Amino acid sequence: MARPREFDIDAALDAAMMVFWRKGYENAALPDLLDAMGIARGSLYKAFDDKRTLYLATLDRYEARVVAPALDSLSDPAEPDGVARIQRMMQGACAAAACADAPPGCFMCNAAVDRAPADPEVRARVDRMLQRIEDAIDAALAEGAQTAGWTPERRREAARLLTSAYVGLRVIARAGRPAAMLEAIVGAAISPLQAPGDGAAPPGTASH
Amino acid sequence: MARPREFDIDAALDAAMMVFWRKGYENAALPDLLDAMGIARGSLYKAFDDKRTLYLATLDRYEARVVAPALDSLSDPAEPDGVARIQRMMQGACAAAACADAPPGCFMCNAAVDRAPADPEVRARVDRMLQRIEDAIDAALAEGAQTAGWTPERRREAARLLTSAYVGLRVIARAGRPAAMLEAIVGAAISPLQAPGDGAAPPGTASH
DNA sequence: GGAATTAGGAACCGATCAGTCAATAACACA
DNA sequence: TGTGTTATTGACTGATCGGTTCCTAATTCC
Repeated sequence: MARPREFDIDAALDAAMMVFWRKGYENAALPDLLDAMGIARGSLYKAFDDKRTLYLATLDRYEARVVAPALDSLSDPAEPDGVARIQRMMQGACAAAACADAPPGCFMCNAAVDRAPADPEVRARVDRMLQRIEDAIDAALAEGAQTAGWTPERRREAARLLTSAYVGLRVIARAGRPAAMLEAIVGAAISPLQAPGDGAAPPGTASH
Repeated sequence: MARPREFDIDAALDAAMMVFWRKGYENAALPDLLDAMGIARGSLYKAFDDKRTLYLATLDRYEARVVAPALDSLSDPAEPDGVARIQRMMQGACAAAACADAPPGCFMCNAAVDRAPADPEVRARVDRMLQRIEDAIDAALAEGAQTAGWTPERRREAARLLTSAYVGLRVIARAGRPAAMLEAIVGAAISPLQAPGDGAAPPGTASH
């Protein structure tokens, strides 16, 4: 063997992920990445091949460190109602938008807009993550107090709508819209999945 | 007076919009823009001030030429059911995704991800467009066969969810997901707004 | 301890970036 | 027809881009 690597490759990947997440691919310059990662140019090209490969690695890390835990929480047995778990996940996105030091929006959604049209490997990763989200929401709906009896087709359709609303929520959050707007989206997305008659309408209102 | 402008400034703006829409702000290089616009570098800087100003102008043009007509169709009196008008607009987004020569996704959604976090003037334009969409959907819901009786609060909440689903739809479309996925999103977004008992479930299914 | 191997770092590379400028061309007006 | 004004053009600028190279430092294996 030979000289060991001095920096923590996972920590460097996390730092690079934050830069790409905040600034996008093209607007993240090498000096930005190097400053955040705390390493020099040569070390970056030794450890990762080039900027694009680093970007793909940060996308994988986002899937493993951000998306996967969120999906795990969608199957958390501590909360028996699957719809409540979906609600909790979407409220987490609202809370993340209010956290000033976290990058705004969702890295996967950014990648979908920014790089997926031009880079098939980015697209494959985005597709996979979207599919995982949809599948996890579908599974949670199967354990929802009011939705468990739905047909698989109806659940699948609802899961796709919820996935889309989730992506829209995070894009709208990145555009800086107020938290009340985001929470209203979550409320409107969740209430039709709760008590069939009353959940669809906000408290104290009638449907006609 | 003096020598008149040789190119059509609106046509040039349309061409620039297509480039920014397809490639994003940073990835749209001056030569790309100049080729598409059919003018030389100096002419661009005479007519518009710089790249950023041109970008803002293309965003304004997108609002006037793409968003505004879509919103007009949301109040089209030829279709009496407001929910059907919403459905038609969302299906238009699916159709746009299938059209190979149109840029993928929605320019405003791209701008929300790409430039809004870093440029307050972009953010202001995105916010304004999102608000206009939400307002137009709200107004259409007020004329929906099944939704007209809803309280204003419930309509507003539903309008926010539909706006979010619409943004998500266009981001997902940009990521290249199949048309069937997009149409399922539209179906799931619209059916709860139609006949209260049957529209929420796909045909031939029961809710329990 | 010497040889082999790999990490670290900074100077360096050609390419390309957004933006400028001076020369030229085309018009309006007198 | 001359004159003033503005559009057009393409060469040019300094800065910055992603990526390479080469030398030194640090470690393991023998």
